[in-house]
Amino acid sequence: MQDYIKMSYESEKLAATLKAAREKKGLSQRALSAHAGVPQSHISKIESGAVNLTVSSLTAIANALDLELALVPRKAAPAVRTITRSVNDVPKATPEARKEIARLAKQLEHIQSLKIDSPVFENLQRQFREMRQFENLIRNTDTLRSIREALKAVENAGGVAALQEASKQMNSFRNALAHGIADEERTRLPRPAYRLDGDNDE
Amino acid sequence: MQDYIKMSYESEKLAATLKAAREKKGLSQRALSAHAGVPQSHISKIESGAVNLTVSSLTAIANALDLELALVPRKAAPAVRTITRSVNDVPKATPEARKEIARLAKQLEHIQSLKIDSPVFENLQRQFREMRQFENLIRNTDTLRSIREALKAVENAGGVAALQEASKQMNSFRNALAHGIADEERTRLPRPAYRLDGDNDE
DNA sequence: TCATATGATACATTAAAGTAGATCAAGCGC
DNA sequence: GCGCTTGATCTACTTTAATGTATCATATGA
Repeated sequence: MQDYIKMSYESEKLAATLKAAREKKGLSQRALSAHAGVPQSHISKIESGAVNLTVSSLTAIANALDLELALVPRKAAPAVRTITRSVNDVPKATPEARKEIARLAKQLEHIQSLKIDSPVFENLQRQFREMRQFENLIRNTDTLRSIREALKAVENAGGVAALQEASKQMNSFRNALAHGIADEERTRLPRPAYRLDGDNDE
Repeated sequence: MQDYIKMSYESEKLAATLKAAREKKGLSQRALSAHAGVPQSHISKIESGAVNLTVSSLTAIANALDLELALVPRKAAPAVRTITRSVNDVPKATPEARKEIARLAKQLEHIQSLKIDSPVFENLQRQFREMRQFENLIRNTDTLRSIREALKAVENAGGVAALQEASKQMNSFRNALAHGIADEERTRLPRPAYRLDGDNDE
């Protein structure tokens, strides 16, 4: 039942990179399959490191993920990693957070379709947008879930009262994140983090 | 009789990159084969773009050539190309210079096989290595030829005296090259680029 | 509860990558 | 001329990547 997963460190990293890139783009294996022209079943095998893929498969998938295959001199590899990181490390929210945010967005969309047109709702939407700037800092989705719960009442009985409750929670959540970022990042980033000029490392 | 060379632009570039890297390191396909654990016949096919190689082959060969396989985000690709170029574009020595250097290397190898074990010889080898750092600056191979001539005497009569003569020439040749580079690069490099002093007598 | 989308697996088939080994012509050193 | 190395090419064989199609369990949504 086990596959004979034989993977070098390299190919293991490769598989992880591809999977991460796909998830970052929010594509399912089937969606990627359609875009890259490679069967979903094969993508699954590739991501699990079960196959030693060919360059043609690799480039097909990589291109569909806006990645480029490169052979970089070892001496340049650290610099390349730094650059890649600097492009990639727009830190990403956790899957749970993203999922919960997606739900919330959907919920808000739904409410908008109800044409409530309250300034309270507009305020809530703005708070939501602002909160999303810090979505990568979310460690706990309880508050988001709570907000969504509160919003459910909008349709039933609550009305504007429910909106106000949600807005209040959203506001404090956003502020908590915003302060969090200031505190957490201040210690880590005394200076601009990346310097791409003058890369003399050795 | 023609192979059906089907190559995408990507794989074509890949093949060219591998071949260029191999030649740059002065390896024959067989030598690379030994290093990478891939048959010479297969390397030939790969370099001609006749196969759609697997990641395992690619990494085996790439690693033997001090290259690293990387998936870089499209957005970062131009920067990566620039860095790679800056590392790669150490200008190339002339064919004559490379040929003469190859001869010299062979000669030194031969002498080593004679188990002379003289500190003079060790010194000569180091000077040779250092000289090679500037091989791209060689415009004239007379001195190299002269050194090789001097070394021929080691086997016959000369012995250590011949080694010393060769070492002396090698030293001054290396320094000439190093100073040459200093002059040329001084405008580009704010600080002293190379310091080779502190060798033997001068 | 029912429907849907997900990723993982299964299976049979085909195409081709990879290996091992030998040979070949061209080029160069001796 | 002779020997050696080069890269290219061939043969025969084994392994496996890749495809196409289908199924499955599991979440999540309606």
